[in-house]
Amino acid sequence: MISPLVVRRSRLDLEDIPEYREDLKRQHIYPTIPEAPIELGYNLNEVKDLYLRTLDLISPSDEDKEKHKADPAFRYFKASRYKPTEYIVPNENLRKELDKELNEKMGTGLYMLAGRQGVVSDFMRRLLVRRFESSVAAFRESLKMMIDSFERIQAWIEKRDKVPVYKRGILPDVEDFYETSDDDLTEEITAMFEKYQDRGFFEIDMKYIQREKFMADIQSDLQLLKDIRTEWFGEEPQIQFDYKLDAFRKLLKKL
DNA sequence: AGTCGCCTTTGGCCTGGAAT
DNA sequence: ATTCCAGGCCAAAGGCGACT
Repeated sequence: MISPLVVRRSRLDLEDIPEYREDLKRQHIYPTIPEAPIELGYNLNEVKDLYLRTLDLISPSDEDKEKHKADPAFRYFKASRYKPTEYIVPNENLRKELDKELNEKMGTGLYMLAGRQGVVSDFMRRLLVRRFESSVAAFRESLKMMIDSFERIQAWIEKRDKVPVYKRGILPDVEDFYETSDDDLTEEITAMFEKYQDRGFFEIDMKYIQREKFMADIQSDLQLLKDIRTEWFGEEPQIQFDYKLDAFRKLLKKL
């Protein structure tokens, strides 16, 4: 209904809509339409093995996962921190109880939340892969961010015996929230708490979670991220510079 | 049967309001 | 009048429930 009234001036519109096309022609104005991007290659040199190994860890193929399903030594990044609802206890009564609580507090049932968190966890894993393939510097940033995030959630669970679920932003430090003695919450902290609750913050009690399995997976993910960080950026980092960046810089200079 | 909002991170961009 | 900053929007994928 509104499309004839909307003024759109994207380059494609300028070509496709006769009024714009003819008007521009009349004025001898020719929009610049960029060419399709050109794919460039670069050599990973001695980093190739480390690169492929890292990729296998953060993004194993489905065949690999299936093949090593029974092998407890097979390591890969599960992004477990983002899907606590995958670790809900099999007890039907407790599940119903949690489902009811979530519906009342958040307006979102357990199964809805579990579906979402599964997607989010997978998405986070893919984001890490994308950052990895983007540049060495980007990968280092995101590794640090993710390690911090895993450590914050670990500390939270240990202190509160509850899993925090917080959308929209970085999870606050648990010490900032609950360190005050004798429950004498200052006004500042109360205000902060309300702000987070308004943005959808809530906690899932650990009695609903298969504690050992969940904590073990979080620890395993965390250690895996740290091992990758040590290999790439540790005391004796295998990576001295960014071959991708280097290749691109050379090309720019040549041009 | 089809559409839409939710939810995650990143970085560019924009806005409104406060500080200089 | 200018600068600064916090906060919000947007895209990417996709399972699920609510709604039409």
